[in-house]
Amino acid sequence: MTQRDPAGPAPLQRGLQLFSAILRDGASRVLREQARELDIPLSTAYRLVAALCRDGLVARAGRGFYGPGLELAELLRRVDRRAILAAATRPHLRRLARRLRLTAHLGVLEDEMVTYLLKEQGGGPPVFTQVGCQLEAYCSAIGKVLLAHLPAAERDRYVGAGPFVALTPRTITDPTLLHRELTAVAEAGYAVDDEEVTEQLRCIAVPLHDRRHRVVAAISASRIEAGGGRTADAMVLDAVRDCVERIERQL
Amino acid sequence: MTQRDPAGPAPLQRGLQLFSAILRDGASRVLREQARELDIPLSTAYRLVAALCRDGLVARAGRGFYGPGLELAELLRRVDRRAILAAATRPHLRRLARRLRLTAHLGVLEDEMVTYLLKEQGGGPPVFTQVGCQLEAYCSAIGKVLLAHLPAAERDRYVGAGPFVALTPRTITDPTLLHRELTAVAEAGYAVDDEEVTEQLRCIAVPLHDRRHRVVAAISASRIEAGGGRTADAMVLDAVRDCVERIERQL
DNA sequence: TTGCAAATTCCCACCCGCTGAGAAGATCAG
DNA sequence: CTGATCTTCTCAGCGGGTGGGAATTTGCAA
Repeated sequence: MTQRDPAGPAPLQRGLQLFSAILRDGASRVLREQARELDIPLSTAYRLVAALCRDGLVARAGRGFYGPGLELAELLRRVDRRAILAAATRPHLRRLARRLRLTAHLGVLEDEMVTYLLKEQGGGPPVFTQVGCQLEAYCSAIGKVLLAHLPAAERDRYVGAGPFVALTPRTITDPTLLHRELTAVAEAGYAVDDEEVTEQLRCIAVPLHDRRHRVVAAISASRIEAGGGRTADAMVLDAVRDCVERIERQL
Repeated sequence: MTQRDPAGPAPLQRGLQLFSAILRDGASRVLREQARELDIPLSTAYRLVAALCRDGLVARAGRGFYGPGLELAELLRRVDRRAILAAATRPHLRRLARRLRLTAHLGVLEDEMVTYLLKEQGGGPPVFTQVGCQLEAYCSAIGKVLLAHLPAAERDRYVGAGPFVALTPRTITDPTLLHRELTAVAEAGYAVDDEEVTEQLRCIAVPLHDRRHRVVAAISASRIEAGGGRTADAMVLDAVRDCVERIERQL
């Protein structure tokens, strides 16, 4: 359980640990305890905290208490979850799209709709989606993946709410079938949209997890083609999964 | 211009500098440039970034580009500006209130109203305010300080908008007089509310600046007493200013 | 006001581990 | 494929971080 070598410089390492602990506990614990928990000698902990304070990332909040600093709030105004996800994903998604010569998307669930955060065209016929646009969740591959990993209560509420409009003859509109589909998706770890949104559009989506293994987004690969591409599915799925794995490894 | 001694461990120091730079530039610049700017050898910069990535505070956003990490967003969901301000200020405000045996407040401007973030009673008759409550800005000491330091355009709009209701005979309700008052407050660096909100309530407020010298809040000391306390003003003002100075020194 | 307990700073010699130039390796764009 | 650039690795030397404990300061309560 000891820190392995690839941990970086010790002072930075421990300083960041302390930083995280302070943000996590939100000035509700005394420094001494946090230091003990992290195996940092008190004397050293104070030295580290002093450095953090100096940069305004941390601020004293009473005797022994430290909390997030004002400067940090300043820095974080321009940081939002979506931007982070998009930034970390873009290069990988681009590579995926190019390698497979198709279109790849990154999407999240917002207000029960799928919002597309990224779109990378790597070849093939153009797809109609646009970055920032929203699509119904129940019929798109990304949407189904995200719905499938929702907490059961939320997912059931969505399925029970409807109505589900048929965009093509293949769109799943029956709540019972949709529920079954989502269960299968959760089980399989990926979702397929086989011309359920638009004729000739076939997508495969895989969930993207954060460090705590929560599903925060999904990535899809879309091809426009007259049926029969079934054989290529396995390969595409592997490629997408590989891509997701790389992204997750970087957060 | 070299780092003085009280800067803390070098690796932490430089790591945090890099961290700040990465958050500030939002993945729009290559690491190499940021490193050069901070006088950090490239080789070392990569080592530091690796450590930051390991904790999820930073994430790779493409060849040479780094941006904020997901874990950071997670940590920062529970951080907001008001909480930070309040946390950093509370102990100082309490001490001020006790020392002066009166009531002290921390307030910010929100929607052209003053919102009280903290209230510390150190003695004397109770004051009617409550934490979280909002008060008109034009008549309270904190409000006048905050208005006085608004960008000219915003301040003029406020003054021109009105109407200003008289809460006591001493409330300033004439736009021209209010404008003059605010100018004087900006000049003097403090504001006085002499029974303009409630009879017998006399407050002195001083602005609180962040590191970039922007006014982000104000602190006031309130006394309830029949006039004549004029002589004590200087002492109270000094104490409040001293308190503000201590707070600002910690951010 | 005084006193106490806890927080915070200070000290310093030892020695660990960080440094950083450069080379080697990985990756990407065209 | 190839060049350009990012990224990782290596390594020996020495600068500076470490941390136990003492000294000092601080805040609170009686």
